[in-house]
Amino acid sequence: MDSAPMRNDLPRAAAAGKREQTKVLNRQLILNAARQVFAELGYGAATVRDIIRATPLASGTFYNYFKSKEEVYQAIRDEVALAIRPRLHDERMKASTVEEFISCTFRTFFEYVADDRMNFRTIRHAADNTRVRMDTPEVIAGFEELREDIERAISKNLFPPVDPDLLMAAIVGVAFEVSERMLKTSPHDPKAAADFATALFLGGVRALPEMQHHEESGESNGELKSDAA
Amino acid sequence: MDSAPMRNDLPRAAAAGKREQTKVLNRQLILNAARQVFAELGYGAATVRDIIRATPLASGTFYNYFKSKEEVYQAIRDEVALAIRPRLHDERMKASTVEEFISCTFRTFFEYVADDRMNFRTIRHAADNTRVRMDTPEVIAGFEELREDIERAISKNLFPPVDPDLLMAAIVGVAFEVSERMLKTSPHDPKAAADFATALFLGGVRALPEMQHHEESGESNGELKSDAA
Amino acid sequence: MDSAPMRNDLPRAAAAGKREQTKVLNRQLILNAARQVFAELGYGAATVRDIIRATPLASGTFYNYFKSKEEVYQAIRDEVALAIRPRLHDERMKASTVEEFISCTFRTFFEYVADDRMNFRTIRHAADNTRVRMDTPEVIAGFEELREDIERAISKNLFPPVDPDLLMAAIVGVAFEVSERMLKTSPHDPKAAADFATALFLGGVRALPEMQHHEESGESNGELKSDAA
Amino acid sequence: MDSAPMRNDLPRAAAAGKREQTKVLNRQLILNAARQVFAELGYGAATVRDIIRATPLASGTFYNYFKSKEEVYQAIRDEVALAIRPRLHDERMKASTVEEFISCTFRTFFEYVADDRMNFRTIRHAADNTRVRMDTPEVIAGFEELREDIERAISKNLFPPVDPDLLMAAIVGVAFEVSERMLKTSPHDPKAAADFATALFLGGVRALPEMQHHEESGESNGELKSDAA
DNA sequence: AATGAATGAGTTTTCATTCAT
DNA sequence: TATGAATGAAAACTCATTCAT
Repeated sequence: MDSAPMRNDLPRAAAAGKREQTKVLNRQLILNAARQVFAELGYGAATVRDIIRATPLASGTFYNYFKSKEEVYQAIRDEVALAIRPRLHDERMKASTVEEFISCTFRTFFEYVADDRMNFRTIRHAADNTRVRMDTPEVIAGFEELREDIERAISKNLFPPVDPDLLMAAIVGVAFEVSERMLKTSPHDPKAAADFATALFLGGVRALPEMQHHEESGESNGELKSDAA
Repeated sequence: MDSAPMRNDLPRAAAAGKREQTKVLNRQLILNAARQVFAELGYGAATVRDIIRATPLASGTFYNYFKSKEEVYQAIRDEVALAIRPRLHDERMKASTVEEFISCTFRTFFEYVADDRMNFRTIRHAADNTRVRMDTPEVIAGFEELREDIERAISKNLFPPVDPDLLMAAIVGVAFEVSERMLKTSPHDPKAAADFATALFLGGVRALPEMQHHEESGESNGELKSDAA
Repeated sequence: MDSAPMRNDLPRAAAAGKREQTKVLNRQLILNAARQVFAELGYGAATVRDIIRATPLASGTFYNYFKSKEEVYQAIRDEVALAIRPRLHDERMKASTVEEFISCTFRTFFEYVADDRMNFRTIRHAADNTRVRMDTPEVIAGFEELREDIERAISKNLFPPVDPDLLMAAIVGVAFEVSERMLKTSPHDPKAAADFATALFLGGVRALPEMQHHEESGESNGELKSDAA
Repeated sequence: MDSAPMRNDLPRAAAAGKREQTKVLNRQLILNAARQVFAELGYGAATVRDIIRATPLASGTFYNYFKSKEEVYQAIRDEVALAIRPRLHDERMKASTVEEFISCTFRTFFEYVADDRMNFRTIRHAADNTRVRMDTPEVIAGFEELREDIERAISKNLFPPVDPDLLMAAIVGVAFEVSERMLKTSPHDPKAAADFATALFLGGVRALPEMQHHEESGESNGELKSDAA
C-alpha cells in the first residue's frame, strides 16, 4: 500500500512483481500436482478435485489457470515435448553413421527420461496395476520427426532402404519399454540402457552386452507419491 | 456356459436351455460393449453407464453379471490372456535356436493381433488423439513369462547371458509398437511384421529386409466404432 | 494510474478534479453495463461478474462504487423514476378534462420511452425469446401515483366514479404494451402511439384512428447489444 | 411381487402400472415446485436446487425428468398455452360483432386466470418486489393469434381498419395488467374485470361501469408462499 | 432374471467477495 | 483508488448402485 500505485512498466526489469511470481508458482503447483495424480490414478480416473487436493490452493483457483483436466494435461505434455524433441532432432542431424544415429537417439532419450522421470513415468492404476501409456499429439509429432530423420538418413545412405515406419516403431517401442525398466533400477543407468538398445539395433541379440547386474529398486505404487512430491 | 460364446445367428445346434442361452448372450453383450467403451474412452474414464448404454440391456441387468467395471475388465483380460499366453509359451519352449525363439515369438504374436484386433487395438482418445496403451495384469504376466522363457533360454545357452529384463522389454516394445503399424496397413500383414522384427533382433538394422511398399489403410478413429460393433 | 481510463475524446470542459471526474465516469460505466446486462439476462440471472465483464474495470473496483447487484439496481431505478414521474404527475395535475388527463399521460410516457429506450426496452432472453418485464419499486410507485391522480380527478368530477385501480391498470397495461410496439417501428412514433391509446381510452375501438402504415424495423435481439453499448 | 412377472403388454388397459403413475406424479411434483419457486424468487434467480428442495425428491431425480431449469419452464408454459389458446381462438371465431369479440376475449381470459392463478401469477422478487412478467414463445404465439383474429375481424368489417398490432397490444396490456389487479381482490371476480375491460374497449373511460367496491386482499409477498403451496 | 427410476454422494463449475500489491 | 488472483460456499450435474415392479 505504501509503495503507491507503482508505475511498474519501466523499472520492472528482472523484478517480475510478487503477483507475477505467485502466478507462475501456482501454475507450477497445479502442473506438478497433476503429474502426480495422473501417475497415481491414471489420466482417465483422475479428477480435477484430486489435482486440487494435491495442492494448497482453493478449488476455484484451479479454474483461474486451466479450464479443465484436459487443459492441464495439454500443458504438461507440451512442456515435455518442447524440451526433448529439439534435442533429439539436433543430435540425429549431426550423425554421420548408423551407429551415431542410433546411439545418440537412445542416449539422449534415456538421459532425458532419467533426469525428468516424473514426466515419463508410466501411469499405473493403483487399483489394478494397469499400465497406461499416453502418447499425446506432441509426442506423436516426435515420432513423425524420427521417421523423417530416418528417411533423410536413408537418402543419405546412412541406412539401408528399410521401411522407415517400422524402424521408427521399433525404436520407439524399445525406447519407451526399456525406459521403464531403467526407471525401476536404482540408480537409474541411462548409459546401460542406451548401450543395450544401441547394441541390439546395430547387431541384434548376439551383439548385446553381457548381463549387467542390476538391483530392482523397491519402488512400488506407494512410493510414487513421495517421488513426485 | 459350456455352450461357449456361440455366434447366435446360426441355428442353436445343441439346444442349451433358452435361459442358459440368454445368460451367455447377455454376458457377451456386456463384454463386447465394455471392450468398445474402454477402447473409446480409456478404462479410467469409462463408466458403467457408458457400458450399459452400449448394450440393449437395462442398467440393473449389468449387476446380474458383474459387480463393477473392474470385474468386467478382469473378464476381458482373462479372455485375452488365456488365448494368447499359452500359445506363445508353447512355441518358445519348442525353440532350439535364437532364431526360432525370436521368430516364433513375433510371428505368433502378430498373427494373434491381426486376428483379434479388437483386443489389441491401441486406444485413442477421439477428442485429442491421445494414444493410450493399457497393459493389464494378465498382459504383464505374459511379459514375466517371456522373461522367464528368456532366462531358461540363456541357461540352455540359446542366448548369450544378456539382461533378460531388458531383452524382454525390447521384445515387448517392438511387438506392441510394430503391431500398431501393422494394424494401419491393409491388408494386415503379420508375416512382414514378424520378418522385420525378427531380422532386427537377429542382425540389427543392417540385416533388415529392404523396404516393402505398404499402403496406409484409410483407417481412422471414426472406424474404431464400427470395427468393434 | 492517475492517467485513468478517461474518455478523453472531448476537451474536459469545466475541469472538475480529475479524480472526481473519474469517479463519476466509472460509476456511469458500471450503471450502463448493468443496464445492458439486466436487459440481456434479466435481473435475477445477471451476476456481478457479468456486469464487471461489460466494463473495462477490474472486479474489485465494482465494490468501490456499489455493495452489490441490488445496489446498482436501485441506482438505475432511481435515475429512471426521478426523470419521468414528476413530469407525468405535473402534466396530469394541469389537466382539466378527461381528454387532457389521458392524452398527456400517454404522450409524456411514450415520448420519454422513445427518448430513453434503453431503460424501457422490454427484456428478452436471447436464448429462448422469453419476454421479461420488470416493474421496479420506483415504477410501481409511479403506478400508485397514477392511481392517486385518478382518484383526485374523480373527486374533481373529471372522471366518472370508476374503479381507480382498474383504470390505472388498464392505462399502465396499454402504456407498456404499446410502448413495445412503438419501439419496434422505425422511426419511433410516440405521437401515433399516444393518439391510438388516447382514442381508445376516450371512445373505445370504434373511435380508433384508421390504420397507419408502419414498417417493422429490422431490430432484433442481436441489436440490443449494440443499442445499449 | 405376488403378481408374478406380469405380462403387462396386454391386460394393461387403463391400469397404467404403478411405475407409470409414479412417473407422472413426480413430473407434476417438480412442475408444481417449479411454479412456486419461480413465483417466489423469479425465474432468473431460481435455481434447480430451489426446485428440488421444494420437492420430496432427490436431486438426481430432477435430471431424470428435465435437463435444466429452462426445460421445466418450457413444460410449464406449454401446459398453460396449450390450455388457453384454443379456447380464446374458438370464442373469437364465433364472434359476429365487436362487442362479442372483445367481451369473449376478456371473459375467457379472466376466467382462466381466476381458475389457474398459479400459472398467471406475476412473478415477484421477494427481496425487492420487482415484478417480472415472462411472455414465453407460446404466450407470444397467443398474441400473434389474437392479431390474426383481429385482422380477420377487420376484413369481415367487424372492426374498423385499425392497426391490428396496436389493438392487439392494447388488449394484451389490459388483459395482463387487469388480471393482476383481479388476483389481488378477494374473491377473484373475473366478471367484473371482464366487464370493465370490455366497457373500456367499447366506449372508452366514459362508458366504464361505476365503481365497484372491492377489498384489497391482504396478500403480500409473505403469503405468496402459502398461496402456492 | 430383467427392468429402469430413485437415490444421494461425489464431481465439476461458478460466483460474490476479499485482499495483497 | 484500481487491480485481479485467491478463496470457498453454493450451484449444476453425474454416476454407481439399489429396489420395487
